[in-house]
Amino acid sequence: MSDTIKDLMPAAAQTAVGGPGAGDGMPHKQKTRIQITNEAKILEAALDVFSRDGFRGATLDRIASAAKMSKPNLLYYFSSKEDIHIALLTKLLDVWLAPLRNLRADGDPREELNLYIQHKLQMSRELPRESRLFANEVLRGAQHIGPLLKEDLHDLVDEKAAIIQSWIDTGKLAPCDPRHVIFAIWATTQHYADFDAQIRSVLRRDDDDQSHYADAQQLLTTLFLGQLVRD
Amino acid sequence: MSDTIKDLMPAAAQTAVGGPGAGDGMPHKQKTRIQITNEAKILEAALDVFSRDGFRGATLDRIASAAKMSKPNLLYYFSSKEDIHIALLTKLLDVWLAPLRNLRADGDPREELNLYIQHKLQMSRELPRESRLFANEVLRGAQHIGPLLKEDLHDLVDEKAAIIQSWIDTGKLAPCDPRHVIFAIWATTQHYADFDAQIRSVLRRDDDDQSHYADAQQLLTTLFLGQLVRD
DNA sequence: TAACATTTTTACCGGCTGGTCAAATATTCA
DNA sequence: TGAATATTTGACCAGCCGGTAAAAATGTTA
Repeated sequence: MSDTIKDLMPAAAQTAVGGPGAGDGMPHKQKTRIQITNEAKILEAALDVFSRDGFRGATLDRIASAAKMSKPNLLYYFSSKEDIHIALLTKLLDVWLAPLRNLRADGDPREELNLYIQHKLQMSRELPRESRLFANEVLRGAQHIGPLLKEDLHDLVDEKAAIIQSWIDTGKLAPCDPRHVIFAIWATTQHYADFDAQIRSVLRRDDDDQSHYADAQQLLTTLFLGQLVRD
Repeated sequence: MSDTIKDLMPAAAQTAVGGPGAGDGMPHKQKTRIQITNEAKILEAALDVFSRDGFRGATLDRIASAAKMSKPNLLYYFSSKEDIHIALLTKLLDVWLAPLRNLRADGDPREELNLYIQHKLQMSRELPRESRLFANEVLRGAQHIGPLLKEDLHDLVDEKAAIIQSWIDTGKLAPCDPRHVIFAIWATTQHYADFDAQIRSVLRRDDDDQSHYADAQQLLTTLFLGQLVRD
């Protein structure tokens, strides 16, 4: 499998924001070089702040400071705090769901599930801020990406649950609820990013020590492939 | 098993806060009836607000309003926002860990693990605010309960992991890392409270529909007892 | 270089933030 | 009862919040 999770990422989706002075219905012009780099700087800073403090806890001053710009300058590129949050979530949702999109109906169930779990765990390790960004948003009741979850995510899970169901129907997998299998994989893998502080407390691991990920990998493989898959 | 999760709860721990005018080192006096009821009202309101908005996103005005008191009145009982948060977390940590404390070394591994999973899932269903309170706190890096996690939680997990290890050593359980088994149970069960909005979006369930908990229960039993436990 | 568009900054706003203070009120108990 | 104590309130504060307006600075292009 790939050494870095970046290889998995789809081309970044266009943000929902127009150009500077956004919010209007203008047909957006070509983006300037400055615009591109500054919007990226802002979203990177916003990822830091939103993932740590949540939407309500985050402040524009903090984001601006992290992006090394003045607050009004920041608001020149995004018309509100909400805009930044939504742009960030929308952009990263594709990245976040890429591993599930990769699940192939024609693959070997054991290999496909194992690959999915590995990719999800790798993302927790390499993109913990993204994981916490979504965790914060969903904890709040998904006020900003509710519609996306109800449409895009719902459809994706439906599609992939059907694949798992077909494996069950052909006797390759033990009977179980495919959607809840997906939930369980999400829960266990993202747990290592979202509850990192707790895990480090229990295991007495330093902040930069990631050696427990190997044990996690092994346990999850045992758990999901041991019982579910029939050889 | 019990019909309500309340049966499981330990006697509420004394909060770390002294009396009104807290913060000083005074040997705290007997609590008034008014004190007891008002502190309870405040903690109940704070649970609502902190679990929805996180520590930084929550405001004293909101908590006061939810508790139907004036803000200065609230600050008569707790000397700061941080105090309320810490008192709440400290009080609820015992409740939250009760199911794990119940894990008996001398019980049947299958029954013990199944009971633990059932209790944790029941708590997600019946005490989702408490689950989200802790999720929010740990997401932030456990800034307020870090020490408790590093001591109390660490010791508890050590103790219970040893029980699971003994089951492995006597061949009753498949070899696996006991701590990560506990993590996996935490992750999968609490997921149903913390990521409720996502699950409802994917399953298209109404806010008051809890029918998916039965499917969750079944999947988790299959997952954890099917492979791990040896009959 | 001059005209134009883009970007950045300075100064500012009303409302909310956590928290204080002293006075007013309610409760307890000798 | 009345004195002592416990509780509640209203007025207030400095600083932060999201966001605006307009001018200044910078970049682009003919």
